[in-house]
Amino acid sequence: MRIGQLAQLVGVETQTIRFYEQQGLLPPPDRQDNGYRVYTEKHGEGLAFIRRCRILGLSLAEIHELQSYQDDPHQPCTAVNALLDDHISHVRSQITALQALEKQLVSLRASCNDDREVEACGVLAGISEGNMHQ
Amino acid sequence: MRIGQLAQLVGVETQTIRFYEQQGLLPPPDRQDNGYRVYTEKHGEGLAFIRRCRILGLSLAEIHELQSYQDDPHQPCTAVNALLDDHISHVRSQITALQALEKQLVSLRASCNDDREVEACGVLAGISEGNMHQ
DNA sequence: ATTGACCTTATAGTAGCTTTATAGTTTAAA
DNA sequence: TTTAAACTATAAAGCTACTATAAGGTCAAT
Repeated sequence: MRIGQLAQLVGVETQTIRFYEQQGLLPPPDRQDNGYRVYTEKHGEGLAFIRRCRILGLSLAEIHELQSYQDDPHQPCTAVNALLDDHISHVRSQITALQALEKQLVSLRASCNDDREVEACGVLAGISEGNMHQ
Repeated sequence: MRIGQLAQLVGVETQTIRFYEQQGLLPPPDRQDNGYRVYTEKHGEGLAFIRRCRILGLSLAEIHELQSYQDDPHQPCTAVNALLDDHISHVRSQITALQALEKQLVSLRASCNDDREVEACGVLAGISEGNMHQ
């Protein structure tokens, strides 16, 4: 299987595959005589794993960590769960921060209707004067 | 006022100030004979405005846009409000996406306790098999 | 023989800074 | 007065996770 087919199969661009290889997330595949990369099903699984992790918001470094656990399957999986717990709490704090931000933005927006000149705009005034009550 | 004092006043690093200048967000200040930048209160206000916008999650491009409105204070402020409305809806969709993600992560986490070997880890299995029901 | 689709590498660009390197200036202590 | 700490300057690289571009080699079909 060549890089284009693999890319289509998993739904990524070929450059992304080369990028993952370069980053050490995908093992370097064999090459044909002409230099073309040749992939196996294992590569497909590996790539799909990476993509699912990315969809879950894991960083490449975290994926690397998970892979190192996969390579040593008889450890306890405490570290895997800890990684996920960390990630969950990270996502939760992002949500909290964004909700606070939304409140702030909405109240800022409420300070102006659309019928003013920029000079008298409540939104700009609000930002300029720092009416942002944290 | 030199760059270090301004930085301390507003709570940013000196490099950040130079960066904003380079990006055209802060007007280039006068220089002393030795080349040191000399800032006025206006610069302080401008920098504080930028920082408050950043805290509100606005991009440098959006800040630039707001500044262009400030420079022409007799337009109607419709565009300012529109920019903010866009940003609010952007933040809201981020929140929605993160909440969906959190649900997914929590259910993945629930598929494993900590007393297994990596080989049998429900979390890794869940990702590997793509039990991610969108 | 040439077109088109595919493959290769290397390099730069994206956002918003932060870090590093290298060097000149000011200020305070020894 | 010397010297060292603290400040300033510029330029360039690093960060994340790709995406895009350039310049070229390979292959099948026409």
